[in-house]
Amino acid sequence: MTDKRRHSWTEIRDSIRQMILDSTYGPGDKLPRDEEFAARFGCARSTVHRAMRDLAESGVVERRRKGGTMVRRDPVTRATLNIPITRLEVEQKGSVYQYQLIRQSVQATTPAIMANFGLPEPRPMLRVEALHLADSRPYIFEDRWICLETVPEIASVDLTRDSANEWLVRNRPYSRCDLRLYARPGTESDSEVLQSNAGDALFVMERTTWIGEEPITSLRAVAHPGYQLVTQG
Amino acid sequence: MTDKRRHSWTEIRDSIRQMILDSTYGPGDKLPRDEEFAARFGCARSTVHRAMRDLAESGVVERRRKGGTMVRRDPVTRATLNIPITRLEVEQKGSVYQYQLIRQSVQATTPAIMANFGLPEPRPMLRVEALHLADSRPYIFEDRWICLETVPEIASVDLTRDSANEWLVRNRPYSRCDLRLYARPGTESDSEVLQSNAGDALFVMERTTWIGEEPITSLRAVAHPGYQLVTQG
DNA sequence: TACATTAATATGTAGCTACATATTATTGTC
DNA sequence: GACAATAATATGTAGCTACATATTAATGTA
Repeated sequence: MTDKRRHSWTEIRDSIRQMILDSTYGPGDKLPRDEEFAARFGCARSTVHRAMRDLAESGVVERRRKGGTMVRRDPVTRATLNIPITRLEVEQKGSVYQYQLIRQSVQATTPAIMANFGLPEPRPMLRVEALHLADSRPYIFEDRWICLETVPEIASVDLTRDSANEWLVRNRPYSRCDLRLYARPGTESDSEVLQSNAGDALFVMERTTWIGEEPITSLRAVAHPGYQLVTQG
Repeated sequence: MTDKRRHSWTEIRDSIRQMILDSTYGPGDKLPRDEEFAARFGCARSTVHRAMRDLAESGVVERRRKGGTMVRRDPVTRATLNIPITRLEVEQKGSVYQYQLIRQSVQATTPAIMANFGLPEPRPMLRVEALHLADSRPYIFEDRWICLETVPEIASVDLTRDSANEWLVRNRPYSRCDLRLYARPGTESDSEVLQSNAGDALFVMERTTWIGEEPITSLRAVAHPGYQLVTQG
């Protein structure tokens, strides 16, 4: 079985995946250990390790030290969402991007925002309501809360010119990001801002980010009717 | 600067990320090459390489052979969606899962489905409409097309008992998956199946998968009003 | 038998070398 | 100067060794 030519880890990965596919190893089965596979394929253990790590990342197998590698019983569809800065999203569609600050004020967090962050106590935050436009038409309306303790510099940013979206993404990396996607019927106030009709179904993205344990920002972005979030992979 | 103790690649990654964060290297800047960093940190190039690969995967930097490593100008928010089998999703919420086959027939692909797959010609596919229930209430309605040429075995599966969702995920790994998420107002026929009201906003997930170049399945899953798709990372 | 201690084991990581590959920079030729 | 051939260079990958770490299995003792 051993083969003299060099094997790439993608080849090894595909071979193992194929064996899982054709039921050589079924859901819940324990796979041979890396060394065993390495001997069989005639490659180094590190190459098998790499292949296995990829399979584990994509949700095909599960690995545990000493426990070995198992074919997952409940395969998962894993897709990576790429959420760019809204300006770039608009520009990549070939549209002209505009931005409007609607409201801005310092407020204590509401219970809903505290829940998003998992905060036990209210905190003073900067609340920013703003509209992103594509070709002069409303694109996404965002209602954002920014933690003034974690991001004090935001107070000195001119948010009539630069969007908080862009400033934060460029200046404040995060270590954790929670996402929540859902559909919501358009309300009266939506109609005003998004020029939508009362019956429209609106796509909503809620995003909350932290740096370590410290809250950065929590926002609800409501997209214009017809908006679609697309991934390929 | 070199340090005798062993450095983990996560440490190196975090150090480099921190330098990007505190503007030692700004957006668009070229980072030192891996060897240079290795010398500075007193670790092996492979360790820096691992750290860099992780930063590249998470969208912080961009790497090109010979071109070196650059801090991305347009940082992206990357989130991994975990889409489990619907049965498991329901059961993990502590609800009782049920499944109902509504309709099943062999049809030629409509232009919309052909577009999803990127097919130039119509193909015969198995169209399956089915309902997933949680605690006897409609949860997700799926309208699915399955390519009979790629997955002929599906013809002999009893879809009144097993959902196509589960059978396919368990038996047909895919190599490519396109996703499309959007909101849509509930229609008349939605109301019947999902017990929704006419004005409801419905969350829709469209998923198309291939194995190599061959189409496997394309489906539109319409969730009950109030459904939310959540990720943590 | 019950429970703590120890050994065994499979994966995870760090470090090294060597070579592959893609891309840029340089050089040579007309 | 234009363009092709060649060299230089930074990242990507494969293979090796050694050790770390987590977890299970085996063992010993009360």
